[in-house]
Amino acid sequence: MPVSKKELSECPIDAMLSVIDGRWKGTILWRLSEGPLRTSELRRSIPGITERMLIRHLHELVRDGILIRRQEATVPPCVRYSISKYGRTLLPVLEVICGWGRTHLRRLHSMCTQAPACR
Amino acid sequence: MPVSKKELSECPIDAMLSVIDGRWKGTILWRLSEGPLRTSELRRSIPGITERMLIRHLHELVRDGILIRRQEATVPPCVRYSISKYGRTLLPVLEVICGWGRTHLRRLHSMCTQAPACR
DNA sequence: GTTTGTACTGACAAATATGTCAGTGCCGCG
DNA sequence: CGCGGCACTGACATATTTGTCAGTACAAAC
Repeated sequence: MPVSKKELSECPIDAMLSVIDGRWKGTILWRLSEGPLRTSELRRSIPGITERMLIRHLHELVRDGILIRRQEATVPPCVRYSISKYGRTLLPVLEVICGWGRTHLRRLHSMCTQAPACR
Repeated sequence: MPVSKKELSECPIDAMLSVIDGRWKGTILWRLSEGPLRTSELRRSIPGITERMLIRHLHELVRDGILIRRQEATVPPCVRYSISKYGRTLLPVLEVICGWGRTHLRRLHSMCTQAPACR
């Protein structure tokens, strides 16, 4: 019986990953950790992302309580995303993940230089 | 141009997630963190997993240097997986992830009890 | 002698994630 | 007027992940 990881799992690790997981979510949070940004500012600051996926991910993060979406009632619309108070509790975790990721990348690279057959 | 997250990204967060990510990897590491297990022992200890996916994930984790695969030259075969020294550096990170995941689950549950409309 | 268990593989199907493309209403710019 | 920017949506195509099913060799249990 295929059960998507996205459906509420009781495993805390899966619960956390379901929030973080998504092709661009890490990058989005990284950008927003330095301050609020408009949708279009985010899009321009993340090369390769499509508007579709950006908005999808943003809305998921809002739904999960990580981001706050503030819309000014102007025309044309101006929407600004920022990290919520709750979302900020996520940042130290990202730091830890990032730290391990960095050593992992170093390890990968050093294996590449050691073994010429790599690739 | 669609680039899989699995292809080496230079982002450390993605690098770490590419190791952890997989429907069952969290659970597998959790089980193995308590000691080495045979393939079939793992399968039986993780309800719902298929042999196919278990072996796929195990081999990926071995490839990434997280697990060690030891095979005794007997018939029938006896293969035992254990967490490598390098893999052990991952465990504290998992703890942190797990910790946040736990509070996240609590948050979700409390929102359920507060809002009767939930579900 | 048929079944069971072991660790695994390959062909294939289903589910999910991501991407492409067009279109929305309104404004300011030239 | 025609165009681009804004924040988004819906239909659809592709990519990736996960699952199903059958099959491998050999030994021990029944």
